[in-house]
Amino acid sequence: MSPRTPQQFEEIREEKKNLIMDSALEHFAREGYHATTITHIAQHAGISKGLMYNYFSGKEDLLAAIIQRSVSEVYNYFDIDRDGKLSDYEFEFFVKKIAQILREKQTFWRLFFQLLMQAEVREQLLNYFIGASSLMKSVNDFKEEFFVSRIMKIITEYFLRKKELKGSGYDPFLDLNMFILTIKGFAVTFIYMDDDDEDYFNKTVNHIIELYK
Amino acid sequence: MSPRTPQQFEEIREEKKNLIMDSALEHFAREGYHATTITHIAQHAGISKGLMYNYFSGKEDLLAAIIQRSVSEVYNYFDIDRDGKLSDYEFEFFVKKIAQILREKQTFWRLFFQLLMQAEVREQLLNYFIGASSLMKSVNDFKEEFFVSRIMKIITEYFLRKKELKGSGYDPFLDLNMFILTIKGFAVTFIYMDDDDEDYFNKTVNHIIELYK
Amino acid sequence: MSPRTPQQFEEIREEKKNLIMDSALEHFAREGYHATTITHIAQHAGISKGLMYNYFSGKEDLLAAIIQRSVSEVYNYFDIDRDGKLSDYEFEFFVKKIAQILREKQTFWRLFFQLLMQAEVREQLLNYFIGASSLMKSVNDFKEEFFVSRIMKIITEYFLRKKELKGSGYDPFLDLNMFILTIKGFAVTFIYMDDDDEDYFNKTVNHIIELYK
Amino acid sequence: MSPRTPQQFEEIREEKKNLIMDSALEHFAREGYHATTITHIAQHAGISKGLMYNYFSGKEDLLAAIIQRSVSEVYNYFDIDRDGKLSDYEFEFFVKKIAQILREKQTFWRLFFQLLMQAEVREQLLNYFIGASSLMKSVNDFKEEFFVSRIMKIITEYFLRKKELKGSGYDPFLDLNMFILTIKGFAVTFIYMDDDDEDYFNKTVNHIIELYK
DNA sequence: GATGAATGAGTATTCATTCAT
DNA sequence: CATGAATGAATACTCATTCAT
Repeated sequence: MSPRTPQQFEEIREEKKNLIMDSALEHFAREGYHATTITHIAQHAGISKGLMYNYFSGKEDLLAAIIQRSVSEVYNYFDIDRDGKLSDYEFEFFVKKIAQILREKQTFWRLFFQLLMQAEVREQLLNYFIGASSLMKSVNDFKEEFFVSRIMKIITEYFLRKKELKGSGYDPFLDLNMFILTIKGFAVTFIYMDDDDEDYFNKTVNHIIELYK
Repeated sequence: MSPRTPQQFEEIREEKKNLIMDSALEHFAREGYHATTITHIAQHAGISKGLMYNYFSGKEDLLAAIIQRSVSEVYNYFDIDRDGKLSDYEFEFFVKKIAQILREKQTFWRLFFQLLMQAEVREQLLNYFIGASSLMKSVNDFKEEFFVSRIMKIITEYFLRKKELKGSGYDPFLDLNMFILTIKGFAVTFIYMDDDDEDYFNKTVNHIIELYK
Repeated sequence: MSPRTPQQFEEIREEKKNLIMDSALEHFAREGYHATTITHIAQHAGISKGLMYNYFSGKEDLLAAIIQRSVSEVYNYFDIDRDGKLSDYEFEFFVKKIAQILREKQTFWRLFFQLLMQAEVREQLLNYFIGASSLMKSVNDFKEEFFVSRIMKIITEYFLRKKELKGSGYDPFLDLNMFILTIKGFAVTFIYMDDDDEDYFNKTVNHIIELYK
Repeated sequence: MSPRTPQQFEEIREEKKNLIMDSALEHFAREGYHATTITHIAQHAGISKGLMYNYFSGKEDLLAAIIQRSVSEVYNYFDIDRDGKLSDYEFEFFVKKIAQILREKQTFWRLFFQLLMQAEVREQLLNYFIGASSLMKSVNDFKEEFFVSRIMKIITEYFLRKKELKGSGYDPFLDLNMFILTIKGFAVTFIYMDDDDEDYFNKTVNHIIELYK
């Protein structure tokens, strides 16, 4: 009889938001952003369309929220702020981390790849995030930040150090690019693999590590 | 002004169809199939909406026609029905062929990847083709046919033969999968690269050949 | 902390109701009845949407309550039920009264004019009041009652008496209508004047009195 | 069988646009801008909702188009670019012109007054016009231009010249303001009068002319 | 009393497709 | 062949109102 406390309301909100985002992510990843209807998202989440607009200002906002949520999760994953250098052991750990995150958030990565491949959506999102916040939150910023600056610096350094061992015939930048290309191929292969063949997955990961460590 | 022969009419029709398909492909690849409107396609092609329906029965049919056109082109490209065996030299030729086709039809491959990544569209197309024709013409069929049967057989045999040379420590299937994965990574990398850095492109192709020949 | 008496409860209720009505009036007058949302009214009043429904049965009821409140105030203002005749002095007093009430309740009059100008709302209100009460409380009734019967009788008589002084060339009904028309023009002018120029206001009032006394 | 010429299309467009605007004006004036639904406008015009969007980009655009159309008509009405001075005869003509235009475009003026009285809509329109064009096209610009500069200059001069005749006891600015106030009262009175009493209307116009000539 | 999550009927808007000319 | 006006079904979104707590 007594009214809900602000905390209770907050909990309900958080829970429902995640419920809606989960439903939306699934649809976005499967049917694509444009082909997905709010009605389907709401039905699948078991709520009314109206409620969705109570939590998100629209379809675009919903997409943005999904990305942000995952971006946070990814950041938490790669929280390796040690000395900024990768030993062989750490390189192995790093590749396995990537593999793990691709596998655990498979649905999200399906969506993310799709978005990266659509110039239109990319721009929409960019506008959205630039308008809404100065933090690095957009797909593009994320891409930049994630692949280019933080991680890339560490990786680049790792390959440069290999040169000292391998000698003058070794081109560290070619090897680096091949490594990235391989990771992309790995991602595309396993993100869209419906049946989870763990053995095959691990075998491939280990082989990549062998090739580039 | 002598009246046109039926053949001339046919040629004009083919030209117009290609014009429309080119316009549509550009939009589909850039904005995605669902986000692209018939109006935009027609405007960009410089014709009326009505005329589009004179050539294609609808948006879906237009998409199907684009894919078929490219499928034919791909088939023509890989018309290597010799002895079914790949020498080292032929392997090199084969990889270069793939690279070349990815580059020349970049826009189409952008669309194709997008479609592959959307379960929904995949199914729609499948239904369409199954309903409309008994030939193997769908994206899926194409995928099957292209990667699995014809080409894959040749490639598989190529890697199996390598085993004879490399000895028992060599796992031909792992190597094969790594090769395919690398090709995928290569495709994803260069299909979505906006500026055409020919040097970098060729360097990468040659390196892949080195790795797997 | 002695428990509140029923009367105290009643006072609190009245206060809250007035708070809500004030908030609503401001929004209605500024954005229009239809463009104003319950959410905004509640937020502006610092209460929850739910509570609003504790005090008013709905948006329409809220509007009606606002009008009734002001109607009462207007009635109290013009409580001149003496002999029913207007001396020159009383006429002056009467015009000044009108001016004063227009100025003091500017926001309400903005809303009122808006409503008068929308046939739709007018009818809605009419239905509401007729359905809810047998008293003459609606905008229309108020209009009727205020301008036509009570006050109008007195004013009409005032202008008719002027004929006795002015002679046969004088058309009392034309003069009466011109007076009303002038009052309307005065109202429209000052209700929608954002800056309150008291001097100009008074000068105009006095001039109107001069013209029609 | 032969296709329509561009001229024919243009004619159809122009006709339909006016049809839709007429229907919309009627509803806007009667029910108010916000309370009017696109569905009603379309139904009343006997067309589909979709078609409305073929001609106007939205509800707001439709409103803007209606205003612009009327603004043009008003400008054509008051095309008195003579010496910029008003003789007594011309003053009479001028007032009659105003009366005529109020009467002929009664529905539009109902809408226009409504808009002027809603700060919210006023701002929306302002933004719309400022964004769309640098010409003086907005309600506000129109108001400014119409009442303040062009016409007002001529009128002001007219009243200033009267001072020379009437002597030092005469306050031309007070008289001017009273004239404007009277015109407003006249407008409000007759715009919202449902039955067209021509006699009463003319009598009032003539009386106003008498008072201020 | 008080809250705000939840609903659903209603509204603006979009767009593939049809069809008269 | 060719046009674009016209349609209508579908879609995103809004908001007054209800109700469990």
